[in-house]
Amino acid sequence: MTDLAELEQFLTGKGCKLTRHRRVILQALLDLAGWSSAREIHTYVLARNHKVNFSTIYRNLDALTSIGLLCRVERADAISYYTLNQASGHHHHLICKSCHRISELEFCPLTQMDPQTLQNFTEVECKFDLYGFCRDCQEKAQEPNAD
Amino acid sequence: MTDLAELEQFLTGKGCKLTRHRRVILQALLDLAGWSSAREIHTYVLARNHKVNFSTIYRNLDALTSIGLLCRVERADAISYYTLNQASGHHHHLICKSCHRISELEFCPLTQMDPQTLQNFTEVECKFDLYGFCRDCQEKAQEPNAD
DNA sequence: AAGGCAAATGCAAATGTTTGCATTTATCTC
DNA sequence: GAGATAAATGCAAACATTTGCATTTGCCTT
Ligand SMILES: [Mn+2]
Ligand SMILES: [Mn+2]
Ligand SMILES: [Zn+2]
Ligand SMILES: [Zn+2]
Repeated sequence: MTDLAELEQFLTGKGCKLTRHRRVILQALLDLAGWSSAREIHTYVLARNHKVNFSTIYRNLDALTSIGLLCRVERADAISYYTLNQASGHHHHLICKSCHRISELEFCPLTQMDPQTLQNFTEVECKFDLYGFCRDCQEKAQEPNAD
Repeated sequence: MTDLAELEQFLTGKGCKLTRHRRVILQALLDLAGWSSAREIHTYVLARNHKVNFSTIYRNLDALTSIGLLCRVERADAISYYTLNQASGHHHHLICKSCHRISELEFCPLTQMDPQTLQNFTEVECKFDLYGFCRDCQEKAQEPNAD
């Protein structure tokens, strides 16, 4: 989904109301491209002369993530970032602790687990992310003038 | 490690200073047994007539976790719980979304992954936890007077 | 025992995010 | 189009946790 009309249709198809705020938040995600924080989206929306409360941004990013329209990742600095969900299904992420670059991980540990280890838990959700230093940040660290 | 002297020795062995606050926090963890939140530990410590600042509790729980003395888990309601680390090595958890019961998971996804999927990231840390409904909470949900 | 130094602490303010509640809005039915 | 209804919103306060900075403390060396 790369155009606004398509996103809006998906939204209403999930029983969500199509508000002015939602439209401009979706447009922000399309225009900004890649990953954005709630603050970045809020700033962008305000710059477009749409007065929207910060909590509305958070509530909508949460709602859009719940219906699968967005993908949410928490960086090592504890700030959440969002992007339009390109992937088809459930997946996870590999996040750089230095530059915060985010890569997709096809792998999901839940599918590899022996059902017996789940101790009869139901509706099991998998929170899984890997944090490390990406190739670029390793090279930078080895240069003499690195910080 | 189930006694105070042993914990203190481990602490100093890691190059940490042995302060009055640290001693009483370790004693709280021993006495409370099982999992406790920062607030619960703070309350316990105050009840023992030790005036300790809340941020000191957090800083110490963090420090004790870093050196491997404590195990930290974030519940579904976003409150962190801590316990004296019984396990020998790195492991993960299975947490009930209703009663917040915490079980140990032997499984670590990082060991099951093809090194190629890590895209040359180094010092990779694995954040992995499963959230579901435990057996007791499923049964309660089926009773007529469940909430 | 005294002095020096890094680590630990108290305090207040800040962090990003969530929530309760009164009001507004989008959508459905007539 | 008017009215009903649930969802969405603005606002302020709250949440758990972290942080900056001045002060204190524990520990090492003399
Ligand atoms: Mn993704
Ligand atoms: Mn554990
Ligand atoms: Zn990087
Ligand atoms: Zn349970």
